[in-house]
This record gives sequence, structure tokens and C-alpha cells, in this order.
Amino acid sequence: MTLPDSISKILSVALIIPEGRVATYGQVADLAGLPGRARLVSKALRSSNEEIAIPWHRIVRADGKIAFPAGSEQAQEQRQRLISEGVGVEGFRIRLKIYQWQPELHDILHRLKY
DNA sequence: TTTGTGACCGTAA
DNA sequence: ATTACGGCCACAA
Repeated sequence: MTLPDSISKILSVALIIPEGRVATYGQVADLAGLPGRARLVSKALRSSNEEIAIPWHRIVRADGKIAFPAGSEQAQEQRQRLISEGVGVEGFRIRLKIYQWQPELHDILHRLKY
């Protein structure tokens, strides 16, 4: 189980988060088969950011807040991207009860191949 | 080899 | 609602 392998699993999950929904770092890690590895998700997003378009803005912290420091350039952009695709953002917090992605079993089985 | 640093998380005050 | 703490782990210095 090499690291790049874990990274690719994480990215493949991130890739299928639907527009207008969000997922938490921990949730993505779980779906990638890496429970407890939330920090690896941020690592994956950071190290991959070139190439394919990964919807990094749809990943937020477990408490619904945008992970970047409030007021930072990145936080602003993430906030704007979420708003422009219909996600309600209050300050820098998203209501997970409303916008969190609830993947169906077939979503995972059909779109993920690992 | 040890230490510090993250786009984190669950629990408990 | 916010803070603190321990747990987590790859990576760079």
C-alpha cells in the first residue's frame, strides 16, 4: 500500500462529490478506505492540485467550516465557488445537515474502481 | 533520530 | 458557541 496509491484513492473519491454538495475531510478518507486519515486528504489535495480539475472546494472540516484561515485568499475563493454552485455559506461555515453529500451505495460501487 | 507542522477529528469542558 | 487535548501520520529540517 504505497502512499501515491492512497492519494489516488482519495482523489478518486473527491472527484465524485456532486456539485452543490460538500463532504468533510474525514468522510472522504473513510470513503477512500482510509479511516482516521483526514489529514492525508488535505495532503492529497495540496500535492495534486495540478492536472485534472478536482473539486477541492467541496471539502470542508467536520464542523462545517472552511479549513483555510478565515479571510485568507484561499478561503475567499472556496467560499465564492461554493456560493456560485448553490451552497449556502454563512460566514465561512456550511450547514452540513443540509449540504453534506450523502453518497448512495451505488454511487461508490459504480463510479469508484479500486 | 527527533521535532515541528499541517486545508483534520472526536470528545469533553 | 469556543477552547483544549490527544490521536492521527506524512514530510521536511
